[in-house]
Amino acid sequence: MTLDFDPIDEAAANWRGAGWAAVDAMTAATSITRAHQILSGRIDAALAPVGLNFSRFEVLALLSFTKEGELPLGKVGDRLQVHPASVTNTVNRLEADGLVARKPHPTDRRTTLAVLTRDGRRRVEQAAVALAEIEFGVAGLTGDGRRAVDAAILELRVAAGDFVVPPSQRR
Amino acid sequence: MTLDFDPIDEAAANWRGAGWAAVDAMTAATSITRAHQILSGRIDAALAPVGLNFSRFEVLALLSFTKEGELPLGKVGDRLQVHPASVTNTVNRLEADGLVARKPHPTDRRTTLAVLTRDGRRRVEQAAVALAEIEFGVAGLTGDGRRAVDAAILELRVAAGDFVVPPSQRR
DNA sequence: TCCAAATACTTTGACGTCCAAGTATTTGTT
DNA sequence: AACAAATACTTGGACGTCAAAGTATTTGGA
Repeated sequence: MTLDFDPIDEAAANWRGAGWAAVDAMTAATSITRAHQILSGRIDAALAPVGLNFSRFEVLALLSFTKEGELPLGKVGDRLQVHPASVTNTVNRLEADGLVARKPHPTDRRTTLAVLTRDGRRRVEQAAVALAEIEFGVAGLTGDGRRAVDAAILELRVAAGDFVVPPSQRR
Repeated sequence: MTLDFDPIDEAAANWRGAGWAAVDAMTAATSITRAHQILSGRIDAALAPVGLNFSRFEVLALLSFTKEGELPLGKVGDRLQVHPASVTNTVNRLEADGLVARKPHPTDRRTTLAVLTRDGRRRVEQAAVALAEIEFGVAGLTGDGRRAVDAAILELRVAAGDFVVPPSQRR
């Protein structure tokens, strides 16, 4: 069912024809949306044999980078920019799979820590290899394309207030 | 809770530190994922007052571009690259809202047509205005950035087999 | 002509995400 | 010290997506 025309191009032409505004913004948004579909499909397919999906992998990876392999759930959400409820859900699943354990915070009893288990650490290594093999789904994007995407999206993320750039350091 | 560092940069540094491969691919994939989060958040917020979400809007827009304002559900799925079950679900909702009607195909009884109603046509116009106002969520992306993103993602889409480029026409 | 295979859509179920509301605990003020 | 407000997480509900299986119909050979 592969199309013999570019659906985004087609859409742009239609929008122009209908006299609708912001056509170039529309194509950019649609491109990004479609790119995301492609990537997440490829990534989840690569992770499935390892028994993970991308969200769960991200949590494990984040934990694996910390000194103790543990982090409060709230921090996890902040770093990965996901809703607290999603963190709860993801960690539930990881816990059920024995890849992470919940542990009370030593001083703040409101807080729960997610701790990487031995299995979790092993699993995240496997997953990292699997993802590297498929180049995170961006096969088809050249080095230049990747840099262009990174740079352009950096503007978008800064404009969205993802983080504040300390005046000292700019790429 | 705005961070004072770029979480993607941070992640890249961590990956390098862990000796994991394909770091640049990872950052590209993460950038695109995050861009999609930002866009879809903004777009859905802009559409909510109009009573739509992006999927439903896309279906209405697609129908509005056809001569008769109607299309088989299967075609809708092909164009928008979504799963048949999602089309069914989306059209159910649009039908419940009176923006679309189902109609049997005149000659092929397997096929169902989605037909834009008067209300549907009015609604999609409102939505197009609302989306143009927020520039489809890509405010923060300059013209250059948009073109760069489009071009880079075009490679990705072609590589993913979204469509075949007839040798005659390349942008 | 007949029938297996393909096509078109729907249904069901597993997941995932977010929002809003609820519980527990800590913080900051008065 | 007391208590309202903030913080941290969980729960429940609304939606969305996809995969797999089911039903109906059409197509393409034998």
